[in-house]
Amino acid sequence: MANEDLFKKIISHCKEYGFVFPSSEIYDGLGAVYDYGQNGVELKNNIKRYWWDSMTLLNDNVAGVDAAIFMHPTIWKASGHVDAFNDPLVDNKDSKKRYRADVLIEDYLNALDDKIAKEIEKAAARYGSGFDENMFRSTNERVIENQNKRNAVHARFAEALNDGNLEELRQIIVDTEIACPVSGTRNWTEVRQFNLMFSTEMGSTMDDSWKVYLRPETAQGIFVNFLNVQKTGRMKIPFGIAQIGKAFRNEIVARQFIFRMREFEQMEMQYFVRPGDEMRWYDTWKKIRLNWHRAMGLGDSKYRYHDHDKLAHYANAAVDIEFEMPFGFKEIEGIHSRTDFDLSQHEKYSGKKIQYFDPELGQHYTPYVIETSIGVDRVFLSIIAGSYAEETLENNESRVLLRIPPELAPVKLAVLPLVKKDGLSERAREIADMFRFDFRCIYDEKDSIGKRYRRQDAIGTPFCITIDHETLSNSTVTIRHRDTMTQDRVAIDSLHEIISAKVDMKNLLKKVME
RNA sequence: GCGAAAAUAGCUCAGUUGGUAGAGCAUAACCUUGCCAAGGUUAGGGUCGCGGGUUCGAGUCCCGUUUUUCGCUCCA
Repeated sequence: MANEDLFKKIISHCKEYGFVFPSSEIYDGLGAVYDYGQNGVELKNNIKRYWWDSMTLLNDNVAGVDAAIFMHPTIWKASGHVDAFNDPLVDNKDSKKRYRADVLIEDYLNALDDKIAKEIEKAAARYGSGFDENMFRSTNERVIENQNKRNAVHARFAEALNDGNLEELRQIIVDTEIACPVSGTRNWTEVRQFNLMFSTEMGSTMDDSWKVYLRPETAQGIFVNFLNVQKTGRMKIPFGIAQIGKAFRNEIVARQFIFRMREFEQMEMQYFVRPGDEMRWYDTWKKIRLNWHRAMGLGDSKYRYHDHDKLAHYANAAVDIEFEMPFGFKEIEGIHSRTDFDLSQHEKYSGKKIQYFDPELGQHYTPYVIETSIGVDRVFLSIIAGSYAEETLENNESRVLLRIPPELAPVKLAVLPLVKKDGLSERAREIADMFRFDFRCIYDEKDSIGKRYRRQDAIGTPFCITIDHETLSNSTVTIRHRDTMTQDRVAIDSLHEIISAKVDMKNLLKKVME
């Protein structure tokens, strides 16, 4: 099966079986925004539970928070998002360096000014005390030429900035033959306005309101609460703070289904360590996080590390965990050594001291941070893609199934009466009721038994139990296993134990610790 | 952002030189069968993505637009 076909099938499957719907579909949809359906939300909640427990149960020293989406606007200045996301940027294709287009042009103008100034200086030295600068400016050919050039470019530049005309900015760069300081070439991309943060107004009247952003990442909610959690939780370094929540980015190109959405959900854990210890913890978390993914059993070879060559401004080491999606290996989690960048920035911008007193060392310091940052939606997609299978059976018929890890499956159990008559329906409903408080359980009596099995396969239900005539006489049922399609006859009394053993989140958590 | 392709029922798709919309599967009801999607009868469901234009008449031709997929580009 071609990968492109596979991806399309997965998207269709997600819609047909209530996992993911396009947002606002009856109004033609909203670009790169999706809703989770009745089965999708269960899977997503289970993923979040798995992550949350792996952080807060497996580690005594990791505490959770749930920070608000709205945050003080200065936070995004401190984090670097306002500067990085709001300027007209242009890349040099050869050096791969990114520049602010306006700064490049300003530098060019300044260079011309310097040239003119030097010319004047030289002349002044030559002429001595009788030198008339204005006279010189209006008569010297080279100075006139440079000045005209400068004024012309300046006028165009001012107008382009005023109009927000990005094409004109690029044209100025091309016309003035500005070269990249690193590569020395003039191989520029288009100029783009990076305005990746969504904003809205806080305050009910125009006069009072100010611009606030929807957070573009959840991490800052952890950093600004560092002291709160550390003090009230009496946390000692090293310790971590975990958070799950929505974040928003106004992506220029948002594509590939739920892989890159404008509204998405992150699971982040910031681990605070002694300066100098960061690489040790970086390596530790790198291993733990890969284990977490592999524990789901989708296949170890589908995961790999990808080291960053180019580091972001806050990091001194960074690695992605990539998953083999139908469209290639793609990042689903990032592990970053963020140094003390974030806490230092907040100390600087807030004016509050953000330090930790280490009783063992007897000194204050700004902790270093190891971050693990994972996209819920990307894990969701990795599980769907990794568990989707089309099988040809012995009788040459085919079935589509999701081999979702039982611990994460949206529905754990289907209870199916073999036929509707002879009291089997009633008995089946009684049995389904037995599990009301324990598992998500579906009762289905519609259509042939085979068809009902296939329906459950399609949403990844690990177990189907079938009530037949024998059940009425000896209180046994058959339990059918999704992946193998094999069946065992077991006592009704033993069902709870059998199913619990397979769907218990502990199974996954234990593997993470191995 | 550029280029290409696509959009008709919940899903997959047909729809002839332009003449008032079809199939299979799915869904619902009843009957029948009863362990791996395939029996019978019936029903619901579409102003053909949206908006213009050409035409006596547009699912079909033209323009615009939205959404999706792919390739570049991008993803501090």
